Amino acid sequence: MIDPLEARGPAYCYDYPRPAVATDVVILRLDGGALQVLLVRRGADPFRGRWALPGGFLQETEDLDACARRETEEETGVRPGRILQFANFSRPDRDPRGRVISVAYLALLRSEDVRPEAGTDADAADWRALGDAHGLAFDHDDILAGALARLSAEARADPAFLFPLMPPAFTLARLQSAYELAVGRPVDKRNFRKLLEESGRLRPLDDFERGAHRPARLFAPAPFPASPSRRRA
Amino acid sequence: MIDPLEARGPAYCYDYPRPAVATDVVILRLDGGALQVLLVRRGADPFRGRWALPGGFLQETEDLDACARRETEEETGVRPGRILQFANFSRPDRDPRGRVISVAYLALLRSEDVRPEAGTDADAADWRALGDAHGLAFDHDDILAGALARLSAEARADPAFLFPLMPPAFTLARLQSAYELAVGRPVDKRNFRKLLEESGRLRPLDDFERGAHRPARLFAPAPFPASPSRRRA
DNA sequence: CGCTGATAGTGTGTTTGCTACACATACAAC
DNA sequence: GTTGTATGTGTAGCAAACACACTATCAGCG
Repeated sequence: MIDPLEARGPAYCYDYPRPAVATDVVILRLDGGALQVLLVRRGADPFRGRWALPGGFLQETEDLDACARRETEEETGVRPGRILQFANFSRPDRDPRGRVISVAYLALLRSEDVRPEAGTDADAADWRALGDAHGLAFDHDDILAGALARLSAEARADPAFLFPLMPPAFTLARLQSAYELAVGRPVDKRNFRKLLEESGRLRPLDDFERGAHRPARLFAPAPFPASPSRRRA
Repeated sequence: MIDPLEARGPAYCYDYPRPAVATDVVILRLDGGALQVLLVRRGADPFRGRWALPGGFLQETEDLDACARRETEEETGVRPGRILQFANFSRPDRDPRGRVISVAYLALLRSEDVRPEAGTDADAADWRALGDAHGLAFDHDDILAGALARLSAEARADPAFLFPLMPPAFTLARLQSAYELAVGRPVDKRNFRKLLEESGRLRPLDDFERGAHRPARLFAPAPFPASPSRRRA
């Protein structure tokens, strides 16, 4: 991670002070029925040894989306499908080193794709259950809270938002479980099933997942969302 | 408006290049049954003579919201009630002078409050009907389009979002007209009335607006939104 | 003073979507 | 074959959204 605040190199001079601009990414995955967030442990002051969201500074040739994508890929080895810019954090004192504007992103990944310990140039990186992700560096507690609120809103508006958390083929039970985690309340199995089937965003496969129970049909995301699920014409 | 890209003064130096950070504000008002946006004509290159959204660079001691508020007040003389940050614009080439990240805001004002020609340090400033606001400088056409999309979404979710456009006392017909402009489609008078009455966000006054027709009751925003209008518990 | 034009204001029936709810099925393990 | 476990399925009740038509009240004018 390039750090414009501390590194040494050629000087870039301007007539007025400029803030540094960074993206911080809330990278979520689903692991064993719980949502996890990727955190990195800071190897330098301030907040040395504290956990923080992965993030980095905007480079000259990329826009904010590209910056967030790059950070996500550097930390996980996975190129995220869709990322969502959800808020800016700009309190003048939010970074003790100086003025840093943070653009916050949300990214969802499939656990299966993540290569563990991929490219972490921080002190350490680890997946942490959401319940244990408190006391983060800077204002990252706020950023995480904002991300979860946004995740919940997006999932409520369209459960297909959670597809990136799913493996290529998944059962409705798995998707429902993710939905309940995101939204924070249980939902009725039949209603959920009906909702998804009618949305046309699921393609039923001829394959089944088998266990000590009746086999569960596998589904994949529909190639083209059939009906744009008219929500108020 | 302070312009870090062109002004002369003391130099601020950093080890890595930093973008300038600005806010651009889409300031809307309601005039004679149409929505208008405040535009300023640029007095300097690039885009000299072209119309653009008002905006300005983030200062050291303010956060982004404060910056957008300050810009709005400087341009209109009115302190906006609520402003809404709705997107970032960060294409590396969006400003020919250099790297500028723009944080876009939406602000709604009452026409009655706006002092015409207040504090315009641009070449000229004017209110323009939305239909005539094309061909703006930079990527401001995109910013404006994003603002209108957001306005529509917010108004659909809660018509009270439009209260800042209204005078202190207004008729339901006026509010409905604003709603239809924001959402872009006509709505049924009775349904709209019922929706607003049940929302508890309107306080009926004992005053009436009179014209060549039956007097229309005036309403004011309710001091405390009665029922938080439960939208999905 | 009465007529006209114009907008305000009101209630109901229909439809649609959302919620809640219980049991038979199919397989694996023993 | 018996048991355990998660899958898969339909319907009825309720609330919100929608469509629809008439009467009321005032200003202006003849």
